Amino acid sequence: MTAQELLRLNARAAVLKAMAHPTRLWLLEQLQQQEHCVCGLTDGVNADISTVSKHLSVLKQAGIVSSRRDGKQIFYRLETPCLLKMFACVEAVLEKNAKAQAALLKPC
Amino acid sequence: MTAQELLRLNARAAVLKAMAHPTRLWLLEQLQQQEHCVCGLTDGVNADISTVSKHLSVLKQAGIVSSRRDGKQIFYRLETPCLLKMFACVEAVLEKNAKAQAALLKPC
DNA sequence: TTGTCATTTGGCGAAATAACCAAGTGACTT
DNA sequence: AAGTCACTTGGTTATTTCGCCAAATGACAA
Repeated sequence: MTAQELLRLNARAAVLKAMAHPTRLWLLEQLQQQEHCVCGLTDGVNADISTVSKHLSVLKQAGIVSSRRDGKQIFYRLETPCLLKMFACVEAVLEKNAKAQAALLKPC
Repeated sequence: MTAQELLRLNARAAVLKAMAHPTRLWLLEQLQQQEHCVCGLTDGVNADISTVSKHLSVLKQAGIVSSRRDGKQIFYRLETPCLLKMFACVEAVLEKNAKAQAALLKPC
């Protein structure tokens, strides 16, 4: 792996890493249809608002979402909606895993 | 977020998490065309063979790759090649980020 | 300007991740 | 059966991540 490759793969890994958390995936799903303020998002998550804010800033840092202020509130929106479409294949992995599980259980 | 949703999102996050490391992305790219033994993969990575073995086991645990023994060697192969196609959109994020960077630098 | 609401930031402890080395396992060779 | 090769596993240490609480910030309201 060359230094240049490492740079490229690091950048990719950073995007995946930013998404690789259940709360952040949930936030992204909420943002899929429309923008939301932090308070609106916090209601659905079982976590402190500061925790949600930090998750959002992770997503923002990665360039996946952006934010705008409107009065006291800050609205977040999805910058690259196609990211959520890639789950078709993630689901394929999960289905395969589920089948493998089932196969292991069958003989018992 | 319901308990059931959490379960689903945890499963998705686990797949992303398994991929979210530069070395593991590199390994996946190597496996894209054909299977490889651990030794073959280790040559290209600047890391101990035990480190590479552990990375491969992370990918295997997630159901992304599988392995088979052939004599002394163990060959790994990609189980779900479509995973690598989803980078089209990851790249879209990265390009956007690069443009944003450029825009920030311009006024200086 | 004082207060309040919405959000971010800093700091802390607990838990997870990552890398190396060393020791263990499994299969072929002699 | 003893040795060697290919790989995995266990142990240690350093770093990162995660969640909460408390304190700081920014914008509007009184």
